[in-house]
Amino acid sequence: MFSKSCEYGIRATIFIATHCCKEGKVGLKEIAKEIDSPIAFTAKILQVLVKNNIVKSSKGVGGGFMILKDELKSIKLVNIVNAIDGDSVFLRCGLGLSNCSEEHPCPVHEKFKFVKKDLIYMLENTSLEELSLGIKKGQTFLKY
Amino acid sequence: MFSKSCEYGIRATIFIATHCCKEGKVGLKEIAKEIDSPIAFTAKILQVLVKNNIVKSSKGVGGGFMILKDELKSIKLVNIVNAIDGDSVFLRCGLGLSNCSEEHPCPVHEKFKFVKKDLIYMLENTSLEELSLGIKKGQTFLKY
DNA sequence: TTAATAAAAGACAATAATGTCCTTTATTAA
DNA sequence: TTAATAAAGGACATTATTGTCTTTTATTAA
Repeated sequence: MFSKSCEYGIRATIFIATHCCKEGKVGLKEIAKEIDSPIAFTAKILQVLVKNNIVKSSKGVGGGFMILKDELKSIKLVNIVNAIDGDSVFLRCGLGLSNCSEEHPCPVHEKFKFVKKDLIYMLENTSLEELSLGIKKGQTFLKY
Repeated sequence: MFSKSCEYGIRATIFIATHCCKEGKVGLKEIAKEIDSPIAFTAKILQVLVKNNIVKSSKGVGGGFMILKDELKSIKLVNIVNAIDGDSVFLRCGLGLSNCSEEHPCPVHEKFKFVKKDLIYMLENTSLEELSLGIKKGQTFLKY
């Protein structure tokens, strides 16, 4: 469904969100440890998230990554996926046709439409806030 | 969503299905041309479909690929996807956790459950017969 | 039996995704 | 101002996916 980069990216973002505000910044090492991801690769992905203004970062002593508290509600899964994998997941034709459309549909166009709609709805309506809440409550997990 | 192999595989299977029975076998060259796919790569994918008993093949003069008419109804999209990409599309955790489950769910487990269910339902209930019918009627397309 | 045909099979090539390592830049505290 | 810290950036390595090419095997028709 998503690329590995995107999976790590989502997990990293959720972890950073759980540390939001009270504990301040989180370092790369801790993030990679807590989401069980390759540290250098995770760094690359975080750079993308920072460039897309989803995560804030600061260098130097006491630096690290954070997400503004008042953005937890407004940041949706779709924003993270879009930043890392682009919009091809939603827009791409299920059978890889380059010009698949209502006027020139592939054989599964109509069938996929509904699945895609569900996926997009879910991604657009799932906020970082609710995802991080599950982690904080110990109901959901970011590794293994 | 699916790998390129799987996209070509589905398109090839549908095309072969449209030639089912009356016109007999279809050759590799024609298949690749009609679904606009790299010919040698398509050959490899067809081998997988043949091994999985989705497509029948025969060598030599007048040989080619075909699908038995009485199997058009029973072959579902899920069979093709499974043969080429395996079942990871449906079973894999959305965030890549190796042991994601109801007891140990990732943060999007519950959210993905419904999307996946929709996808699986669609794949399990879409037959080659109905997909090839759209092509025969000129309502759907296999390339561009 | 031989020649032509077409898929099967295996080896190889190109590209993209994933992952690592090292250097640079910015920040903080001493 | 210097040393320590931590992210940013660039170059490189590994692996998986996609794609090509050549040889082999099976089938048919002459």
